[in-house]
Amino acid sequence: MPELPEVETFRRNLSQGNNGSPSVIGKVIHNADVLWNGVLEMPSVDEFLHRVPGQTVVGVGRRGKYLLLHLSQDTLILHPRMSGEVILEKQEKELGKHYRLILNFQDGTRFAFNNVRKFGRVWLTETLDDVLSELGPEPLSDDFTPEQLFDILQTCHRQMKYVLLDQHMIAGLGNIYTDEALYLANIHPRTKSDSLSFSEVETLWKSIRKVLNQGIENQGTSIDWIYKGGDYQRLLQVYKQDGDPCPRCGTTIKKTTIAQRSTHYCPSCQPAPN
DNA sequence: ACGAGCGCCTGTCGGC
DNA sequence: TGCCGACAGGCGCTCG
Repeated sequence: MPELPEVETFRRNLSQGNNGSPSVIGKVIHNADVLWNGVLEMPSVDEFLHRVPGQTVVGVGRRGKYLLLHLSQDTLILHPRMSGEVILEKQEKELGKHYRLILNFQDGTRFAFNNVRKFGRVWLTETLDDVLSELGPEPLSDDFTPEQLFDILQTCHRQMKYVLLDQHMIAGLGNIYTDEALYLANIHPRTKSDSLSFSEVETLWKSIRKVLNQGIENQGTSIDWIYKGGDYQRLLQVYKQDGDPCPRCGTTIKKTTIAQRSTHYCPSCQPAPN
């Protein structure tokens, strides 16, 4: 599930609270539970359980698809991968079947990491670089410019679908927003990255920011049972729209496989490279 | 350097 | 109705 807009939605809900649920900021951790040991990348479960009690949540951040729970001493870094979500609720609620890690706060609420498939991971560290140093630039930051994107695309000779999914190149795009951004920019997903002109890259830069911003405005995309609460699925132009007419030209949207991922595009608006 | 294949997991959906 | 395979928002690894 979660790509940048969904993780940003988690971040905002935790940070600002949402429909009745309060902000997590200021809460003091009473204790923690690791319900499936594989979820914790670092440190050891024992050390984790000893280190978090007493720490206060001082902020909630995001880097790419990683959610950052800033504590008074450490940062809890969480990657939801395909099916993870975070929940803030009262401790008297029954534990979810797929909860992998929880933080119990002194005020009777808890933070839960729910993860149906066990792909998601959690780190606790004082040094964010331990986990995040290899990530590419943050696509919505002011520092991210068309020039920078152009430079990144020039460093390799790979198909655009691969490049946009590669978190070392740009952090935060997943399968849905990659297809949508390439469609908006009229770029075929097999186009080689270093073959794009600067003006094509400029259009792509705008497209990436547009789909991510629209995704955030709509609280992400809900296309199946895993993630609910988003509305962006109503605005999807190509993702899962194969067989339907292209909103721009009426050509039938096609589906293929690139980078072992389902890939959707308009064969007419996004002409195949030579 | 690039990309295919696979493994990690659990649940849902469609076809038979 | 039930079984079985395909598929799913991600990513790291090996191999050619």
